[in-house]
Amino acid sequence: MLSERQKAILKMIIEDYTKPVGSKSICDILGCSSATVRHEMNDLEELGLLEKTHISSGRIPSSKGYRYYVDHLMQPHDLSEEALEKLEQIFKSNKPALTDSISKSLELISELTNCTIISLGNTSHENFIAKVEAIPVSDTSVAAIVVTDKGHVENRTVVFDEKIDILEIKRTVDLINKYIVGTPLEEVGDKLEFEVKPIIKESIDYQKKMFDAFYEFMSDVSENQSVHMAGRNNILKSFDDVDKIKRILDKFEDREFIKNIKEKENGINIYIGGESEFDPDVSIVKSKYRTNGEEGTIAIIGPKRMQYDRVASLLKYIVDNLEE
Amino acid sequence: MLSERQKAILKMIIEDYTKPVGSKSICDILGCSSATVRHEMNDLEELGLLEKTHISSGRIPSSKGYRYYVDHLMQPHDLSEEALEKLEQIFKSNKPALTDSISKSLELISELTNCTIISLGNTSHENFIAKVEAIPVSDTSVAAIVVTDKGHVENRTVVFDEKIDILEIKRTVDLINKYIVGTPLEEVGDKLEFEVKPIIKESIDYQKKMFDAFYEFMSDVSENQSVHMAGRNNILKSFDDVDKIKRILDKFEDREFIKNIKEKENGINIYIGGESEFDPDVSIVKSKYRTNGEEGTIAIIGPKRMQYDRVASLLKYIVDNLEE
DNA sequence: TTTAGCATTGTCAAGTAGAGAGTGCTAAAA
DNA sequence: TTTTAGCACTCTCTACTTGACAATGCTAAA
Repeated sequence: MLSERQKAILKMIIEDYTKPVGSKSICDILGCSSATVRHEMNDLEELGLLEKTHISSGRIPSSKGYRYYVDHLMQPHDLSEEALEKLEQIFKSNKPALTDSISKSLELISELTNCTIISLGNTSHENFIAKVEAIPVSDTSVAAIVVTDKGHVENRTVVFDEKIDILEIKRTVDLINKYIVGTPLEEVGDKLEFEVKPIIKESIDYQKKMFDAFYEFMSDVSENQSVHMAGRNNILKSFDDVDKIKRILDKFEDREFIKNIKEKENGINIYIGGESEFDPDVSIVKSKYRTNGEEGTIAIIGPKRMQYDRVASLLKYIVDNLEE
Repeated sequence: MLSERQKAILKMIIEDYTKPVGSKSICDILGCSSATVRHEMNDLEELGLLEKTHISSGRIPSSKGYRYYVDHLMQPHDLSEEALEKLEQIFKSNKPALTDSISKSLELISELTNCTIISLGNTSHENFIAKVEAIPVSDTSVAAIVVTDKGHVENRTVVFDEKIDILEIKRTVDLINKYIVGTPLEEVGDKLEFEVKPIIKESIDYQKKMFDAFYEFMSDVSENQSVHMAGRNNILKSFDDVDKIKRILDKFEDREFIKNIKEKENGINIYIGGESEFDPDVSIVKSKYRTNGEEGTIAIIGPKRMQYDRVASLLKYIVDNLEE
């Protein structure tokens, strides 16, 4: 258990830290001598909460120190006037489309925090098929379109080996529509597999091929994850090692990696340094959100030395407003 | 007019240049003494084709030197076996969708050249409206969808102030469809303005509002420019000044700037350093392409010291294949 | 026109010195 | 027992120096 003074010292070091913090800079504020602070710092270091870069440097917080701070010391941080105003502008304007709110908020958070923001949205949640359509594009291809009742539209050009028959296409699409309009996106795969396929089976080979193409497309749609990113280049403000920057930027392009950002738990979750398997000097503050029509994760990615209190409060505000 | 030897020296310096090139490294190949080469280099420097980083350093090519090289010395560069193979894989496979070919080629060029590739595509070229559709999403909004005969699909959620009437929506959409199916994308604006609007004018106020919303959406679609980018992070391989990198990466995010990449002239065009108003150390090799269904520009962006011959040949190959 | 020789000029890497910041330890004071 | 003052010590950072090296320009001879 840390003493109140130890807590105060840890808090000050973390909130002040741009370069290593020495005992002198703290003792004035605490009203005791630098030697006393040095003692306390020594204790904190033995507990693994602080670190030194070399034997005679000031202290910097360790990952464990940040962890302690985030778990016990951090207090909600009031949003600045300016931030609040801009946020309200986004959310209070007359009912914007959801994706608009999201991308605008991301842009804003990235400016306010100098971090990179990634949002992963999954449309399948509470979306029902409103319509499927196919429009011939050439002799051998059609544009396939799926619309959900929440207004999400997905399309793909489906290419066939042989020449297509417009009437057959129409028949297949009508059939699919008949069975799956109103189906939740998550269940489309099953429904096509177990209810529509048996019917198709008895019809001609050609129609079956078409069905397969649509089936593949629809399955992709129901698994579809939209990715937004804002402030990608803010990483350059936080680090000055080009190699490190490159490594991190490359991860932003890596689909597999991005997918794994998806958050399981509820509420604000904070991953410090190595905890996020991202980079030892990078932290992630993320949260799940859930609206009718979409469910997803927003992740704020920045240097380990970030203003956790501010970032967390900001994210909470966004998620709360998104959810209503 | 440059002597053959001067040309040879300039060519060697440009094609060898990773760090400043000294006279000694060249004289062996040319079969004359280093002093002779120094004389020639001095002349080339007086012509403004070479530069020195300081008084006793080797020479590096100036922008003017690169210009001369590109205009007079450069020869088409055969593509490597490996590159050709991969390119053929992209283009010879059974009729992929155009956007697929483009994004795959971009990815490949960025790998082969270590440059950043941006493509600006404009769908409006030779695309005709195949269908317009509107699907109610909530009490006050509809998802509007436009499909062209070449398979491009665009959609937007249109939000109204008042509660919508599904039947009225349907009537408006039917009307729009009746008049503009088959219209080239470029002419949609005019057609709506001069042929459809007069009819609407006599109908109820409500329908007019709806028309306006669609009108705006359709105009946006016809001006729509798709942007693809690949190898964005390759910039980090070419420079090591974080500030410079940041400046360039920020430009990649700047919509206005990206739009201006659009190429007017035909064929391969090369902009060296400052010529591209991008950055004094950045060059751009770009070309227009034109297919049925889309017309656009592909730009290869890299350091001034790039392999112009290789990059230009590669781009030519891509554009030629895209156009057939 | 070309070459050899040489002084000159600048970069780069390694090493040195001094200032500064911060620590740990010890012994004295509260 | 806790806090403080004092001091030696350690390490970084910056500026400066030094020597090796690379390339140059110039001059005079081939």
